[in-house]
Amino acid sequence: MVISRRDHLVQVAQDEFAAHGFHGTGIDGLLAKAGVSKKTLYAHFRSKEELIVAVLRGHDTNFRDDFKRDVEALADDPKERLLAVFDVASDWFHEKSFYGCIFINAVAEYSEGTSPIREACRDFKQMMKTYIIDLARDASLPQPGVIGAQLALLLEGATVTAQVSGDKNAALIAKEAARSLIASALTPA
Amino acid sequence: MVISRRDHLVQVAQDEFAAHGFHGTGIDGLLAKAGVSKKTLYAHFRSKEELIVAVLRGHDTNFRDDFKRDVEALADDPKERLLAVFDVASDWFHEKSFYGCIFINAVAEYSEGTSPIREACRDFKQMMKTYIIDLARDASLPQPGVIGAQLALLLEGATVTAQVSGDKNAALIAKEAARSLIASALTPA
DNA sequence: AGCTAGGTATACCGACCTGTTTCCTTTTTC
DNA sequence: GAAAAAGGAAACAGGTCGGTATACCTAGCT
Repeated sequence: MVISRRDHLVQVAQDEFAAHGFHGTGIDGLLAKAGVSKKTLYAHFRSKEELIVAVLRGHDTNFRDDFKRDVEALADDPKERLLAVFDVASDWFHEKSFYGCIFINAVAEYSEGTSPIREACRDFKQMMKTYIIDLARDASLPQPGVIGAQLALLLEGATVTAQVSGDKNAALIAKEAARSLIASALTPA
Repeated sequence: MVISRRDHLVQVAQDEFAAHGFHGTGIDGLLAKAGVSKKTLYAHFRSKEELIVAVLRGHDTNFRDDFKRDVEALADDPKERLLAVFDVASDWFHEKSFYGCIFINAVAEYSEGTSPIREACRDFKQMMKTYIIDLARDASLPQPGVIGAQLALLLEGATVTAQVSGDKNAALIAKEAARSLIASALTPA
């Protein structure tokens, strides 16, 4: 199947935005890399911001689908799946073109709280947090909302640490912390 | 005491960079806000990048000093200081002009691994991690390097969550997770 | 008074920015 | 095979970018 010019453009834009930032990526250079003309871009998107939002929305669904698939492929038991989250993250950190979480990066450049860009970022983080809480519930952990939120924080922290400090091992540190937290949750205080 | 034009410029630059990003902040607008001429800027810094590095290096020392002072003011007991870290972070998140960690934001825009900007960011994260590990050692926790790294991940995660999701409560979620992790570390497995 | 260091203000430079338009070619569709 | 839709290439517009250079203006020192 041949992907549409639009999808191709969004894909290339995602790579460029991830590698050089949003302000740092110019339309001209982006189009040259994609082999697509300006006319085509502005036929599909009204502005650069609209392209950015399309990139983020597309990445949201792609990342979610891949992430869940990988987690489910790694473990069947719900509690193990909760830990597998960090193994999948570890693989992600080790990808040769890992530039951190594109949503975090987007918020860094677009701090205005009301923009569609910020909304897309909030939605993604909400989705991931909900996913982890759902896993915690499947694992029959008490207070899945609490432990899920804690594990989500660990995942966020590992992601930025892998990016900023270049510490690819952060995922496994987080995994051991997650193991402790899960064990604590199962132990009556 | 009257602060120098240079320090004033760096201070204003820090605010502008935090609020609008690095690429998003133009030299002209920045100078207008600071009430300083271009000649003065380029008498002190050779380029915008050099100004950015000065901002980051300055923020590194200021943030560290303030953070440690606040932590030490909140608690005397080493173990409580480890938890107080998250209370200080909570106050930080609630500041009216909270734009997340400027070092994370900088890395989002400057991904090239060799730039002085990236170095400044890595140095800051290393310093904070070391500080937390030192607190864990002071608290006589076994394997302070391990638990310290875990708590550092929680702090990072809370910071980005407060920024991206606007969840100012993230610090307290992290604090409870930290409490569990510390308790686990003190309980023989 | 007069010199100097440091400052402001402003014009200017070339490059790049997002976005529009024009002209021409390719591809699809009937 | 002709009409129509879509796309490529490139010029263009108006602004802004980082950075330089020039002219004028003080404050402080001697």
